[in-house]
Amino acid sequence: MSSISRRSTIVEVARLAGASKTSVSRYFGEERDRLSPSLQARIAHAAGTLGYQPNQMARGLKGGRSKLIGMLVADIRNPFSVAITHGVEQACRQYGYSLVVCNTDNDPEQERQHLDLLGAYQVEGLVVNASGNPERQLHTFISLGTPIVLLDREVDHVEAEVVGLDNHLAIDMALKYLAGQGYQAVLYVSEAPEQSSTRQRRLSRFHQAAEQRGLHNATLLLAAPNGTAAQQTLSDFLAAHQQHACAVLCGNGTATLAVTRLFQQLGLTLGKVGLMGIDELDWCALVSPGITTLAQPTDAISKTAVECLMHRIAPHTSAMPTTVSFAPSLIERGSTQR
Amino acid sequence: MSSISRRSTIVEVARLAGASKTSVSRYFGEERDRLSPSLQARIAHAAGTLGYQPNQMARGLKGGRSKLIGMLVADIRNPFSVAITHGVEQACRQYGYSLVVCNTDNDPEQERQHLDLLGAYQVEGLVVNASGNPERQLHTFISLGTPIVLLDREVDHVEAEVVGLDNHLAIDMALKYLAGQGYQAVLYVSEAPEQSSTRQRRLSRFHQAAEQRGLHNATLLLAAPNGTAAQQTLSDFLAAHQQHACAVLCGNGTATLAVTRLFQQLGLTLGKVGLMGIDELDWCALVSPGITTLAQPTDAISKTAVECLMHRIAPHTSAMPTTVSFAPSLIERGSTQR
DNA sequence: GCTCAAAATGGAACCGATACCATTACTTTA
DNA sequence: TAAAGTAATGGTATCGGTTCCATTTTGAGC
Repeated sequence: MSSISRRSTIVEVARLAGASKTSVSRYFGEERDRLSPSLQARIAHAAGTLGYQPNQMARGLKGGRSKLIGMLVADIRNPFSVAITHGVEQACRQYGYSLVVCNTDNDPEQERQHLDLLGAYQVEGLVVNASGNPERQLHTFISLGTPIVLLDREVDHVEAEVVGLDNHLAIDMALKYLAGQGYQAVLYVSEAPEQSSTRQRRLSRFHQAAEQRGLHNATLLLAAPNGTAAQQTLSDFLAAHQQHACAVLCGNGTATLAVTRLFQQLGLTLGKVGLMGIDELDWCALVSPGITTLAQPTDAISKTAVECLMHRIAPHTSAMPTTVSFAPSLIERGSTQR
Repeated sequence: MSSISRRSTIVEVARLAGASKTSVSRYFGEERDRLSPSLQARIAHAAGTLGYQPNQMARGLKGGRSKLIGMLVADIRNPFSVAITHGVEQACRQYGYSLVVCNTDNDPEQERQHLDLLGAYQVEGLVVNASGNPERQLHTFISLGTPIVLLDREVDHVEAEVVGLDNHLAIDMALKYLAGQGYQAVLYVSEAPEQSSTRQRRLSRFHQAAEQRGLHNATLLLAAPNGTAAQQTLSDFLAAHQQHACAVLCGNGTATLAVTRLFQQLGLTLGKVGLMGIDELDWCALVSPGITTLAQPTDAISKTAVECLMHRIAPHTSAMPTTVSFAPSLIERGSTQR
C-alpha cells in the first residue's frame, strides 16, 4: 500500500534519457537552448515518466540560489500586513521566487530568531517589516551581499531601500482635510511608537503640522488594549475642547478599531465628533455613517518592494533610490461630516 | 566597504575548534551529549567567534530533514485564514519547524504549482486548506511518506486527517438559536461551494436542518461580488416571507461582509431582519447593534493540525483519528434580537 | 595490571544538484 | 586543406552538511 518510494533524482532521469547529469541539469536550468532538440525531447520524456522535479535544496547548495525570499512581518494579523504579504508573495512568484513569511508578533527576540533562520535557509533577499532594531543581523545579510528592503519601517543604522507610505504627506492630507471640514481640535491616536519609525514619524509630524495650522491638538498612545485610560483621555479631550469641533485621527488600523470601540462606549456620534483613520479596512464603510480613511496603496508598495529586491539580486546592481514613498488616497465618508 | 564575505561553514568551525566536521555536526544536531564537555566548549566558542550557523539547505540534502512545513492557503486575505495561518506558524515554530506559506487565491492551477514547489523544497509535512482537488499531487506526497493534514476542507479520495469546524453542529446551533429568537424564515448565504467541502456541507446541512425545524428557507450563492443579483434575491426573499420574521445566516466571513453591505444598501434594520454569521470578525461588535456570530476556535484548530503533523513526522506513527472537529462558540449580539 | 566494553572522536562516502573544464564533431575562414 | 572557432555533450570536483564505520580513549571489573 503505502510503499514509501523516493523522489526521482537527476541521475535517474539522465540514465533513462541516455544522457549525462550535466545535460539534464542544463535542461532544467537556464541553458536549455544549448541542448539539441532531440536531446531536449528525450530528457523531457524521461523526466515526464519519472515525475522528476529538481530538488531545490540541492540546487541551493551549490549555486547559493535558493530561489527563496524571506519576509519578516511585525504583526501578521494587522490587515495592512495581510495586504502587503499577499502582494509580496504574488510579486515574488512572478519572478520565480518563493516566499517564506515569518511573523514576529512585534517581539524583537522572535525577530532575531527568525532572521537567523532565514539566513540558514540562504534566502536570496529579505523584505523586512521590523519590530525592533535588528541592526546586527541585517548587517550580516548586507555584508553577505543579500539585498534587503525595509517595508514601512526603517531600522536605525541600516542602509537599505525603504518602501512605504509618505507619512509626512499622509498626516498633512489628513489635517488639511479635517480642517477643511471645520474641525478645530484634533486628537491623534497611535499605538506606542517604540521602535516603529513610521509611528514616530506620523506622530511627530502630527504635532508639527497641527501647530502650524493652529489646530488644538493632543495625542493619545494606546497602551494595553484593555485599559480604561484611553477612554478617559478621549473624554477629557472632548471636555477640554467643548467649544470647538473635535475630531480624532487614528494612526493605523488598530487604532481605528480601538477608537471606534471607544466612540461606541462613550456614545459619541460619528461626524459630530470627527473620526478619520490611516489604513482602509473592510468595515469602514459599514459602521454608519462610514469612517473616512486614508488608504495605503498596498499593492504598489509590495510590488515596489519586491522589484527593488529583484533589481539588486540580478547582477545589475546599479544605484537605486534609498526611499520610495507613496501617497495615500482619501476615502471620504460620513465620520468626518459635521 | 561592502566586502562580500561568506557565511562560515562547518569545516571552518571544526578547524578553529581543533575538531572534526563530524563533531561539529554532532554538536549542532541531536547528539550533542555524545561530546565531552571540553569539546563542546571548544566548538561553542569557535562557532561563536565565527558566527556560524548550519546551512539548512545542506542539512536537508543528506537526511531529508528540511525542517520545513508547507502550508497551502486558499485565500490569505480571509480573516479566518489569517488567524489559522498565524496559529499554524506559531505551533510549527514551537516544534522547531519553519513554515512556508503559499497562497493559492482559490485557483487550482496555482495550487498545483505551489504543491510542486513545496515538494521541491522537501517539506516534511503539509497543511492544506485546499482550493481545488489536487488529488494527484497529494498522493505523491503521501506515497513519499510526507504527512498531510487537511484544514477546514477535505479533498476527494485523499485520506488524511481533516481538522476543522464541526459544520453540522455549527449549522444546527445557528438554526436552533435563530428559531429560539423567533425567526421563522432563514436565508442562507454562501460563497459558491465549488470544491469546498466545508461550504457544501454547511449548505446541505442547512437545507436539511431548516426543513426539519419547519423553517421557511432558501439559499443565496454569492457570485461576482459586484452583481446586483444578490440584492435582488435578498429582497425577493424578504418580500416572499413578509408575514414571517426573517433572518439571514452567513456561511463565512466573506458572506457576512457582503450581506452587511446589502442590509445597508436596502436600508434593513439589523435585528428586525436577523443576521448571523459563521466566523467572528473584528468589526462584528461595531456595526450596531452588533452582529451575532459563531466563532471558530482558530487557535485550537491550528494547534491541532500541527500536532497531527508532528505526531506523524516522528517515527511514532500510531493510528490517528481521521477527523477532528471543533464546536464553535456563539457570540450573541443585537443583530438577532427582534 | 590486563581485558574488554563503552564512550569519544575522526575519516570518508554520500545526498542531489551545479559549474568548470574537457572532448567530440562540425563549420568557417584564410 | 589546415587552423581555428563554435555547438553539443560529458566528466568530475564541489557545495556544506550527515551518517556509517573505524579508531582511539577511557573506565570498569577482576
